[in-house]
Amino acid sequence: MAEVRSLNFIEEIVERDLREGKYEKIITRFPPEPNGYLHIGHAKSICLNFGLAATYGGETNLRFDDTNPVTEETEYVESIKEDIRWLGFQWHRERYASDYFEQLYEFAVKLIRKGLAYVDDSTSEEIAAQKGTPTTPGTESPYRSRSVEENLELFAAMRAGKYRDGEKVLRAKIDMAHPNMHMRDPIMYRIKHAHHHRTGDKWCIYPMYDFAHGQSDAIEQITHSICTLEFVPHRELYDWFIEKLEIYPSKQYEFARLNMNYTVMSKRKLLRLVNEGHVAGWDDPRMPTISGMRRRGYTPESIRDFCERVGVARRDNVIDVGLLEFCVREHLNKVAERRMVVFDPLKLVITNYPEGKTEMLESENNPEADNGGTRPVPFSRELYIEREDFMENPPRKYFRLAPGQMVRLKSAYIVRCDEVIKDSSGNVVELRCSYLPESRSGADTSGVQVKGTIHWVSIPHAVEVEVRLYDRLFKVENPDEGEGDFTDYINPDSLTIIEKAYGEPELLTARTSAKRYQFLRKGYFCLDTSSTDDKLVFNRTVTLRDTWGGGKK
RNA sequence: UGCCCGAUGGUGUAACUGGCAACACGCCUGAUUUUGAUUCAGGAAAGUCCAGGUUCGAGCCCUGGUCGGGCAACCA
Repeated sequence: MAEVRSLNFIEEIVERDLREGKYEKIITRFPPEPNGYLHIGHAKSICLNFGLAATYGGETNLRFDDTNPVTEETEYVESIKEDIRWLGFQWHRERYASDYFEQLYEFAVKLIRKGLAYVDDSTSEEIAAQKGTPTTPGTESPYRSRSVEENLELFAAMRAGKYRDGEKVLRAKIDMAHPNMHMRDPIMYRIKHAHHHRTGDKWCIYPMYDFAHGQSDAIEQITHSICTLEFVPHRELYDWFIEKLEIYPSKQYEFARLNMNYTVMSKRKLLRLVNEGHVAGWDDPRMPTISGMRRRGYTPESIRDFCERVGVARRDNVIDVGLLEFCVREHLNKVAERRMVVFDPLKLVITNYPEGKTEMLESENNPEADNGGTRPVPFSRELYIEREDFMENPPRKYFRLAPGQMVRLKSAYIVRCDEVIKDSSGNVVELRCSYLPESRSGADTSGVQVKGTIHWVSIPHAVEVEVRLYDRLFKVENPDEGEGDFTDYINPDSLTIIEKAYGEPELLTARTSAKRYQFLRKGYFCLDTSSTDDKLVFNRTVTLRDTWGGGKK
């Protein structure tokens, strides 16, 4: 009996609609505005919309909500498409709200003819004043009672470019005293003499979101139009337009957007991080953008898994970034090949090992994989180990190297630290050790048991690589709520670059294999896109789980 | 002072629609381990915002509160 995952509230609605024969198949849509890059919050929406269509045998359209030419660009369209594809989803139709401009215009004319829309000459300040406040009713515009003929003429003139930006708008005629602010004669069209990324200079009037989104849904016969909670008050207007226009009755459903601690999620703030140079770009590995996470080494599988785990509901939520990290680790643990890389080298010389000798040892690529295979790792008399894997005065349960103590060198031999060499100022510069020849990995007859195993790299065979370590972008859980600006809380240590780390020679194949790795005991890494043949750069996707208290009580 | 949402362990979701609160992350213990990883076993942690009501029985229904969030861009 397979475990049945309980349905989220939207799946329940869909199943009921299907069961009752309301629809033969469902059609959803993902409607980004091309004014920024997609982030992990969008991923949740993408997984929801595309996931619904996939599990219930429907279709999902990709529709760009491009009704504001001043903020939208083709660059964003391209990045959005790339991100969706990378996440593993395929849209049915690629559409743009701008594809429907002509039809939307006709819709507006229809409303004017029905006496349900009018051209208003009020300034934006006047309109704002007319709106009233949430607790006090609004007042009617002096232009509200223009005749249908006059409105028709004026609206046509607006389209024809007879007026300047802001001179006139087209408003729906509903109710200025409506308790729902969105129903107080909302603006349908505004004048913007701006170049549009798709329609060029064809139009100088552009529909507002409320007069474009639901209508586009209807045109595409979207059955379930899923959006986030902030659009709940818009639903009444969404339904009003559909009813008055007598078009396909798409239904809007709202869910709670994804929030995550230690980061910001609004496009406006992400744009500021980019523009003000706090990060290197939209795809900076510290960004919660899809492109940033991709560059950081996250896998599509892990992001989809994450979106599945966070669930879909209607209450505000803040997801612990730890859950995201768990999801990548779980996936990468199964697929990443293991490699040894020393970040902070300490020289270790094996005094009883022949000078000039090189031994090729075999090491498992991935103990979690059935056929992971092995790779050769060169071993010699002089090695680098991690400086933190040695302590002159170790705490009680320190399993690593210390004077007189033994450790296993991963996939190699057991060594004992015999002597500590220091420089004139007392810094440890070298460890003189002896190895147990009968303790070779896989052929250990020494009978010696050690608690610790550490990674290492043979000095003469080591390859130098750059390693970039990332920490959370913000120092506090919620950068939005503190005093001052959210940028005040940026973590100054969110990026640590180790220009010279020493890796085993097998790493040289990274350029052509483009694999993801687990650097033993260090975390999961992937090759950064800035790598060249001369210089390999690795990004740390996430550390390994660490439950060791570091020796402290 | 209006309208609209929401409220279940630290976090996020469940609870077959009224039948003695479950799963995951995190945390703690122990076992295994040539990664202090993984894996495995076990544990702590909410009595479901509050007060009434309906009912044999309420996290689910009703009423009234409380608390949190949203709504007054020619943004989406």
